[in-house]
Amino acid sequence: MAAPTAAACLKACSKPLADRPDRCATCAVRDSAVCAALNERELEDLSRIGRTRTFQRGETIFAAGEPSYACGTLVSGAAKLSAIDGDGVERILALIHPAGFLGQLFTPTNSHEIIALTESTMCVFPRADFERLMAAHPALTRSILDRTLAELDASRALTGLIGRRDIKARLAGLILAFARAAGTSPCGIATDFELPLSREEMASLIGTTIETVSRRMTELEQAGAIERQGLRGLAIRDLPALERLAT
Amino acid sequence: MAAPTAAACLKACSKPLADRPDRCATCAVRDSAVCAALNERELEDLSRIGRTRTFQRGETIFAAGEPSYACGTLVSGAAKLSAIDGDGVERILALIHPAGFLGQLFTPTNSHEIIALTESTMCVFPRADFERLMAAHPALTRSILDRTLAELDASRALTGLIGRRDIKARLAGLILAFARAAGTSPCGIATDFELPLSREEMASLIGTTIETVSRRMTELEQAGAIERQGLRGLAIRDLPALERLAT
DNA sequence: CGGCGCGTTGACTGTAGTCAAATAAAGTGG
DNA sequence: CCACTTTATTTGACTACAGTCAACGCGCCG
Repeated sequence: MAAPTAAACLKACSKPLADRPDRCATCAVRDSAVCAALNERELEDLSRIGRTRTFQRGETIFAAGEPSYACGTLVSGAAKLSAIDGDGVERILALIHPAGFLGQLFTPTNSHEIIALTESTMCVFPRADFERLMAAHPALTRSILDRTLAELDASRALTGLIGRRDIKARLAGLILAFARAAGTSPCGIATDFELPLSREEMASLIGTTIETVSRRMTELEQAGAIERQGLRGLAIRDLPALERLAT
Repeated sequence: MAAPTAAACLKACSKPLADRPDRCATCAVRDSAVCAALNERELEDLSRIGRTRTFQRGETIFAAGEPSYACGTLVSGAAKLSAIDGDGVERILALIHPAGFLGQLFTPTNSHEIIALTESTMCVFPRADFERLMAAHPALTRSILDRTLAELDASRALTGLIGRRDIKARLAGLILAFARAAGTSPCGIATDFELPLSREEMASLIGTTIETVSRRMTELEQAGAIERQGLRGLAIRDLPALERLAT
C-alpha cells in the first residue's frame, strides 16, 4: 500500500497551513498561483487542507509510476519534470517555476518524475480533497484551467526552442528563458543569475550532449554575449546579440 | 474591424447545428470531444450556438495575431498548429486530431496559425458565447480542462520526441505517432496509412531539413521497417524494428 | 509539350557526437 | 586546515551525422 504510507510521510514532514498565523497572506505566489482567483471562503477551504513542505536540491517530489496522492503549488525554488526512458536516460520535458502547479490530477499514477532543482518549498494538498474542492468551487477548476493553459503555452514555447536546428540558437534561447525566469518583475530580465540546471540537465533539455553545451557556451562567451561566473553563475553582457543568436 | 467581419464570414460559410435533424447524435467525436461529458440540457445549450464548417487542405482556420472570435472541435480531418518566426519560417508546434479543440480561450488574439492538413470539418462556436456557457456549466469547464490536460500531455510527448539526438529516432517516433493516430481503435496502430504531412512539414516538426527526412526515410525503408507507397502512402513492415529505432 | 511543385539523390562542408584527457570545484577524512 | 577523493566542467582529436547547394525524377496542370 504505497498511498497511505506516502500520505503518512507527507503528514510527518510537512506543516499544516492552518497552523500558520498568517495563513496565505504573506505567500510569495499569492497573486499568481491557482489560489489567486479564489474568494475568501474558497481560500479558507483550501488552506484548511494545505500543508507546506520543503524539498532539498535533487530530492524527488513525485516519482513516475507512483500513485498520485498529492498535488500543489511550487512556492519557491524550481523543479524539473522529466521522463526516464528505457535505458535509464533522463529526458527533461519541462521546468517548473514558483506559482507552477505540481502533480497530476484525475489520473491514478504520476507519469513523470518531478525533482527539485534547488531547495524548494511547496504548498501541498491531498489530491482527493483538492479534487473534491474543485468540484465544489468552479472558480478553482477555472484557476487550474488557466494554469494548465499557461503550462501548455510554455510547453509549446519549449517545442519551438528545441526544434531549432543549430545548438547555439537553442542554447541562447535557453539562457534567455532562464534570464526571464530569474527576473523579478514579470517582464523584467535578469542580467546576473545562477543557472538552475547542470550542464547535463541543459543538454537533456535541449537535446544535445554536455560537451556541446560546454563548447557553445564558450563560443557565446567569446562572442561577448555572456560571461560565465563560476560553475553556475552567468551574466548577460550583450542582450541584443544573445537575442539575435537565439533566432 | 476584423472581428465582426470574421464573424459574418463564419455565418456565411457554415451551417447551424440546430438545423440538422440529428443534432449531435451521429457526430463522429461525440464520445471523445469536449461535449462528451455534458448532459442533455448542456448539450442542447451548446448545440444552439454551434455551426459546422468544412475547410480545404491548406486553408487557414485561425491566423496568428487575429482576434480570437471563435473556437470549437475538430470533427474530422487534421490540422497543424504552427508559429511563423521572424524570417517567415514555419515551425509546427502541434498536430490536432479529431476531437481536438481549436482556438484560444480567454485571450484577445490567437497566437498561432491553425491550418487544415486535409479536408476537415469543424464544429464552431462563437468564443464569447462559449465562454459564457463555460461559466454557466461547470461540466463544460471541466471538459475543457480534461482536453487541455490531454494536449499538454501530447505536447510533452512531442518534446520528448524531438529532443532525441539522432534524426532517425525522431523520424521513427513520428511515423509511429502517425500510425497510432491513423489507427481506428484507441490503442490500435494502423499499418497502412497516408502521411498527414509533407516532407517539409515533417522536417519542421522534428527540427531538421527536407533532405534529411528523405534520406532517413530511405534508410528506414532499406532496413525493412517501412515501405513508401507513392508520395504520402506508408506501410509499416516491421513494427518492432521501427519501435527499436525510435528509442 | 513545358513549367511547376514535390520528393529523392549526390557531392561537399560544417557541426555535433564520441572517446579520452586535463582542469576546476566540491566534498571527505585525517 | 590540509591532502585526497569524487564530481562537474572544459578542452582536444577524431568520426559520424546533418546541413547546404545542386541536379534529377516524377506526377500534375496549363
